[in-house]
Amino acid sequence: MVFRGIHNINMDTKGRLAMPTRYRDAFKRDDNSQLIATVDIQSRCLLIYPMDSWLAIEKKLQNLPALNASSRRLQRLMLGYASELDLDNNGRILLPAALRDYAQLEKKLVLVGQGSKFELWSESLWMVETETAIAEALNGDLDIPEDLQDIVL
Amino acid sequence: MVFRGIHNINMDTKGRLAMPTRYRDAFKRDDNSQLIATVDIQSRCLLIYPMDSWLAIEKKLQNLPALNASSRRLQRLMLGYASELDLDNNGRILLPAALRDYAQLEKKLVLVGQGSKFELWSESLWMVETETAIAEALNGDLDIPEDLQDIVL
DNA sequence: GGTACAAAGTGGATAAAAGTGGTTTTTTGG
DNA sequence: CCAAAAAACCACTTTTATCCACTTTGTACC
Repeated sequence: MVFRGIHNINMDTKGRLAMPTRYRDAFKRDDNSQLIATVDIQSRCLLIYPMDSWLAIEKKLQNLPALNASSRRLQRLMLGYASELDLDNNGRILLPAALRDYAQLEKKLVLVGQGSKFELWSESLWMVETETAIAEALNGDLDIPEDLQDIVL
Repeated sequence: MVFRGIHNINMDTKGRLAMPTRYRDAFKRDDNSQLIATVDIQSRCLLIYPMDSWLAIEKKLQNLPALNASSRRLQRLMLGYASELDLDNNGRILLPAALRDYAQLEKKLVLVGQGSKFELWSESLWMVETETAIAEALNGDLDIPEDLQDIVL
């Protein structure tokens, strides 16, 4: 299943948020196809993976060298924050407080489909992020890596 | 069993702390599947292993070259501090004072799932650690291994 | 365009589980 | 054999998960 599109979602005071209905069937609790949320290390947002995609990433993380300081940090954050999420009867997930804090989530959130995963942003940070990206692109300040240049958009 | 997620835990005045309930069954006393806690030599935190994982590590430590000063130190610390932990009837473990001191643990702790083991931090040191890691990542100072970049992208 | 029906969103109540602190019993060491 | 410390036990408090009901939004048909 491919995730696309921008979804504006409200989180309630308990940290619950409703997943878009079109994806709910895919994330039923009993099928071992739950969701895993963790932190993005490059932005103040969360990443939400279906379990099977996550397991592949987790495996790679665990094989990083144990004595390398920045590997340890990467593991610590991505594995450390990784939390299993279950849908309740109304199709909502409950986000652990630690994850909410990391991404500075309040009521208004933006869930962004990214193919094999979702990104979850606080609405205000998301707006800053998009504004910055657009401005950079228009100025030509966005440096696109060599091997991406010949991609046809 | 894979350990994931951030767990905020309070330690009481006797040094007892409740393990997250979802893991308790795996650490019952009678099954020879208790826990071993020891010190992390790279950070001021503790490492908590299930017994079977620990035995493998212990073996590796014992096989380190006996004449090398830094492997002697590694052995001394990790083997020396290693303590068996039992769950009481309420699912709590009692941390030996020596370990508490090493990691500067006070009331508020953070237990961090790291796949095959846990890390246990004082809340204040944990916050410093995450802030540092995030800053590193945002600056691009954190070198992310090649094969992870593909997936994370 | 309006009404009715259906689907999704939202908030709260409650029963069960987990957290917490203290007291009693057992063990250990002098 | 006694005292101190540690472990086990017990009871109370707080939190969390699940369930339920209401509200709002969307849709289809008249």
